[in-house]
Amino acid sequence: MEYIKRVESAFEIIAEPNRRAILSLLVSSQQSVGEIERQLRMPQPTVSKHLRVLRDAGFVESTVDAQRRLYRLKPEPLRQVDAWLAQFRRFWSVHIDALERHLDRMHQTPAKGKTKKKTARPKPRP
Amino acid sequence: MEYIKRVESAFEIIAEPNRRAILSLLVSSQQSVGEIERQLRMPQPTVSKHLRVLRDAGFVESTVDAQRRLYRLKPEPLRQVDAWLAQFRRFWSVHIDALERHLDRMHQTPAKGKTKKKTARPKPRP
DNA sequence: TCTTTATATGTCTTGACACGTATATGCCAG
DNA sequence: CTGGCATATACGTGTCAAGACATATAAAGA
Repeated sequence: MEYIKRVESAFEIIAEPNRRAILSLLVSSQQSVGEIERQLRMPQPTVSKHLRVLRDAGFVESTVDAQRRLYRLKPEPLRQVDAWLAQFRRFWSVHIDALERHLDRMHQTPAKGKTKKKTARPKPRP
Repeated sequence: MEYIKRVESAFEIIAEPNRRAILSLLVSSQQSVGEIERQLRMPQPTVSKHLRVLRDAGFVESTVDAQRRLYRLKPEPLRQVDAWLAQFRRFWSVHIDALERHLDRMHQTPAKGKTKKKTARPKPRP
C-alpha cells in the first residue's frame, strides 16, 4: 500500500541532519547509494529512504548506472530556501552595526494607531 | 515537571511554518505578542509557545514593556543557516549556466566506462 | 540457471511536536 | 485590593516521521 505523499516544504526536508549530510556530500560530485552509505556510516535502507524523500522534494535526481543509482543535486529547492533567507540579510548588516548597544531606547512604530493606545504606556523605565 | 529542553538545530526551528511567519513579521520591526497574534490570526498560546521556542534557540529576544513583551530578531541562528547554504551557491551558478539543457547526455566522470560496459568496479575494500 | 551485488520498500515501534483548552502569573487602573 | 488585560504554561490528544529489521526487486556474472 502506498501512502499519500505529503508535500513537504523545503525547510522540513533539510531539518533532518542526515539529509543535510547527504546534500553536503553531493555538492562535490554525484554519488551512488553505496558510496553515501559508506561515507556517512548509516544503514543502506536509511540512505535509500532519505534519498527517496530528497528526490520527491526535488533536491536530487538519479540516473541508472548498471545496478547502481547515481544521485546528484538539483538546485531549485535550496534556492527557494535561500530566497526566504534573503529578507533577513538586510537586517543582519544593520543589526550588527548600530542597534546592538541601545535597543531599549528605540520606540516602535509611532504612527498607525491601529492598536488601542489607551494603555497609556507611561514608559516608567528610567 | 520540567522536561529537558532538547537542543534543536536552527533548521528544525524554521521547519515550522508558523515560526517562519513570525520571523518574517519581526524582520520589519519588533512586535508584541498580541500584535503577532492578530496579524497571523493564530491563538495566543500558540504564538507564545512558538516564541518560547524561538527565544530558546536564540532567534529572538524580548523586552518587557508594561504588561506586554516586545520581541525582536536576533541574527545569529539565521546566519548559521545561511552559512550552511553557502556551500551550494557555487553549484547553482554552474548548474544553471550550462547543465540545465542536456542532463541526460552528461557523463561528468571522466575515463570511466559508463555505457553498459563492464563497469565491474572492483571496489577495493578499505 | 543460481549467486552476488546494489538498491528499494514494507512493517512496526517509538518519540517528538503542534494544537486546543484551561489555568496560572504578572502588571496596570480604578 | 480588586478586576481586567497581556502573556506564559500545563495537560491531554492526535499526527507523523525516523530508525531497526526484514524482505523484495533488479542487474551482473559464474
